[in-house]
Parts: sequence; C-alpha cells; structure tokens
Amino acid sequence: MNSIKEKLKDSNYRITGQRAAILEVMMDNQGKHLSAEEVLYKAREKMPNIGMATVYRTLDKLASIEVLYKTMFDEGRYRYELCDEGMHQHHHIICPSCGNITEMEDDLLNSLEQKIESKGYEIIDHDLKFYAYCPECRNKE
Amino acid sequence: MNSIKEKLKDSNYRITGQRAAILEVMMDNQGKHLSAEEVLYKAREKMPNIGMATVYRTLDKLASIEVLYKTMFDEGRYRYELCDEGMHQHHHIICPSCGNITEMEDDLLNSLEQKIESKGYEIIDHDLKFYAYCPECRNKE
DNA sequence: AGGAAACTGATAATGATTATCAATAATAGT
DNA sequence: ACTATTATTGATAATCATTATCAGTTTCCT
Repeated sequence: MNSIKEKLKDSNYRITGQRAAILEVMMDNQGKHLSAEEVLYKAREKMPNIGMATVYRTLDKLASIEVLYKTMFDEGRYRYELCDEGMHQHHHIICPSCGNITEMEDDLLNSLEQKIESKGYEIIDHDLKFYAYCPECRNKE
Repeated sequence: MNSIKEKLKDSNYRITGQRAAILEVMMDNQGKHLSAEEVLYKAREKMPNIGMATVYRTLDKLASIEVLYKTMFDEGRYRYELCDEGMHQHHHIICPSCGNITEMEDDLLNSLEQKIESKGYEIIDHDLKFYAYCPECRNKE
C-alpha cells in the first residue's frame, strides 16, 4: 500500500480519499477482475458520493503506473485487477457459461517470445486467454 | 466462396447482394483485420447504399458460422478477419506504434491446453496476443 | 408467379467510456 | 498554520461502437 502511494507521488498524482477508497476496493478483491461499474458500487459503500468519472479516471491512472492491470475480456468492457508483484506470466481462463475468470501461472511463452524477438520485435506485453467451460459448469448439464 | 455460400444456406441465411459485397471485401483483404467501419466504407465502394446495421449484422452472422474471426484488440472495438482453413493456432502481434497486426503460427499452446483440460476444463477457444514494437517502428527512432 | 420468411436501410436507443467545467481539496513553500 | 498553486472532483453532456426497431423490400422455394 505504501509503495503504491510512492508510485502515485512519483507521477505527480495526489492521494485523495477517493483514490484510497478505490485502492481499498481493489485490495479487498485481490485476484478478482472488476468492471468500472463494480468498482463504483463497492467504492460507494466506503464513500457514497464518489462519482463514476472519478472511478474511470482513477482506474486508468492506476493502470498507467502499473498498479492495476486493465484487460478487455471480449464482452465489450474493461476489467481491472490488482497487479501481483510476484506473479510473472499470468493467463486467464474464462468460462463462457458462468463468466468466472480463473488465473493460471506458466512460463511457457518464454520460448515463443524469444522467437518473436529474434525477428526484430520488441515485446512489451502479452495476453493469453482461454475460453473454457469450468468443471462446475460442465457438471451441471 | 462456394463453401461459404453452402454454410450460409445451411444456417437458413440468404445470399444477398449486400452479403456478397461484404464477403468480397473480406476476401480482398485476406490476412487483414478490419473494423466494422472499415468494412462499411469498402463495401460502399461496391454497393453505395449499404447501411451500417447491415454490415454489423452480416459480420456477426459470418462470425457465428465460422467464416470470420471476431476479435477485440484492446482498443474498444471488434475487428474481423477471414478464417483460414489451413491455419491451426494463429496468434497476433500488435504494434502499439503503427497499429499493424501480424499473424504467427505456432502449436506451442497444445501442452498448456492439455494441462488445463486435465483440471476438468473443456476448452473452446483461446486467444494469444503479443504487444510488440515491430522492426520498422523500432528503426524509426 | 406467389407467398412466407429473411433481409434491408434509416433511425433511435443503448451501454461503456471520455470530455467539460466550475467548485473543491491536496500539497509545497513560506 | 497560511496561502497559492495546481491537481482533483462530481455532475453532466458528449462521444463512440454497437444493437434494437420497424416498415418496406428482396430472396427463394414451390
């Protein structure tokens, strides 16, 4: 939490009650992938008058300083998730039935990245998603 | 082209001038990833009165019968691309500078998919994207 | 040719996100 | 602590991509 505040200050961002509330929400929901709307409602439990524009602005700022990941899960809106310092490559498994998003760690992509870099590219990031019915949904049918 | 028309008929879809024009556009731009807006303008060169709703409807229908891929490239809108029968796993490399999208083929993910399936998931699809400066853009600086 | 059903274009509606702007609050320097 | 500077806020309007509506048109089967 303190290192996050340092990051904010380094970028000339101020630490406001609203930002603290949003950060709290993200920390309370570590490992989850929240939409801006979900963050708004959860943040209003802590600060009832917080506005939606503030939520969008804050989430984007936090993503720009790499405190949050901002990802589009093919449903037409972004979701935000707290960065996990320790985790290196983390991929997502999305269940088309219940919508649940599971994370998995694996360094398999390293060799592919080397291949791409050997062609002259400079890789910044990657994004790997699997669309797969989860064990729970498969059993329901 | 004929096999595509078969697919349309099998799904009770009619072959109209508009659909033929859109298919032509997609075939003229094989390997490219067009937004609905781009398809609209290109289709209007062949059929000036074609409406945007028709483009959206047709692209979605063609994606539903697996004639097109529909992918969201993290820019807030979908892009469409003609399916290539022969290609198995095809991934995308997106240059954040010029926006160009390159394709690559690689079957590396098979082993990861097996791992996921052994946990009880039923994989439907996957999506792997690399964000990387392309050789051309790297040289410009 | 005729008729059921699918399709079309124009337009309005939606949903997510972004821009605007006057009022407010956080920080640095005194 | 006080103040000036500047970032930030909430409300609202605007934007952008996409979807729904609907009356009129076209396709295609017989």
